[in-house]
Amino acid sequence: MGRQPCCEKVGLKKGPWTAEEDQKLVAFLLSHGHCCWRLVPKLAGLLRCGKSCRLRWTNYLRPDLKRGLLSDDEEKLVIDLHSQLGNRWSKIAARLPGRTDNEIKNHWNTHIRKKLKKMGLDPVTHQPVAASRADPLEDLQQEHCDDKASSQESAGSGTGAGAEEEAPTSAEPKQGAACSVSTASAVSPSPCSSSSASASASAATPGGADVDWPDPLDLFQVDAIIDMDWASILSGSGGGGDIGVDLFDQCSDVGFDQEVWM
DNA sequence: AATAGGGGCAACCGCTCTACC
DNA sequence: TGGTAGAGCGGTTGCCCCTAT
Repeated sequence: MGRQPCCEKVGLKKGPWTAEEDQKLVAFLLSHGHCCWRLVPKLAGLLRCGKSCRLRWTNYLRPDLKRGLLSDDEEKLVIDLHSQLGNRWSKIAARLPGRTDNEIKNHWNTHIRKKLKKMGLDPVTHQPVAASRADPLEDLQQEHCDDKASSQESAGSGTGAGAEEEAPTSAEPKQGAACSVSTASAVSPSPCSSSSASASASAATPGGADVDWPDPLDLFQVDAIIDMDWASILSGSGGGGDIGVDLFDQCSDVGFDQEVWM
């Protein structure tokens, strides 16, 4: 008995988000928060699945996101946590403020795994690999097996195999946290560096053109929020400090709790 | 200058977990 | 207690950009 789809898929848009969609979603979430994700797209006037909205917000639009490459310290922490937790990306992300599980997962798969292999470490077990293989073909086969093994491992671990001890952190916001504006357990500010902002722009606008936001919102400029250097703003060192304060004030005006951003 | 290939990242899919009735 | 719905998580896919030829 299959489950009902999370939402009506018919007529829903898929693929990259446009600047306009981003604007609608951010505007809606900032002014209303979300009661349940399923309703968000309807209320925000989006032809998207609620799940898609949640993902977009969590992985991309949340203003407390740090963008850009992981620092050395963060990378070390990820490796360390991965050795303890395995592919529990959300738990790992919970220890890295401003980072998302998706981001960490991608970084792991594209950078850290290679790095560890170069260092002669097995990215799955974090143990030194036997340096006995000289056949590159065998290496490739092994790599393929590694991938399979790691997915199997994680699939297995999902069902309880392996270290299932709960990461002692994380006010993991489960459902009880609904109706807050952001349930992110990540607590630190920062966000889109200009480079990521342009990356986002290209993601959002398939042509790669600069984001050209439509009319500003009544309350505030959403693009300003997204592109803002939150780290600087919140540390008081950035050029946009006043704007940040303004925005926070305006957020408060609409009942938005600054705490969840900090 | 044009093209092919690879890498990186955003987004989707499908499954599991949890809360509620 | 079992069923259902919603949310979250991890794996995978596909597209875009960059680099090498």
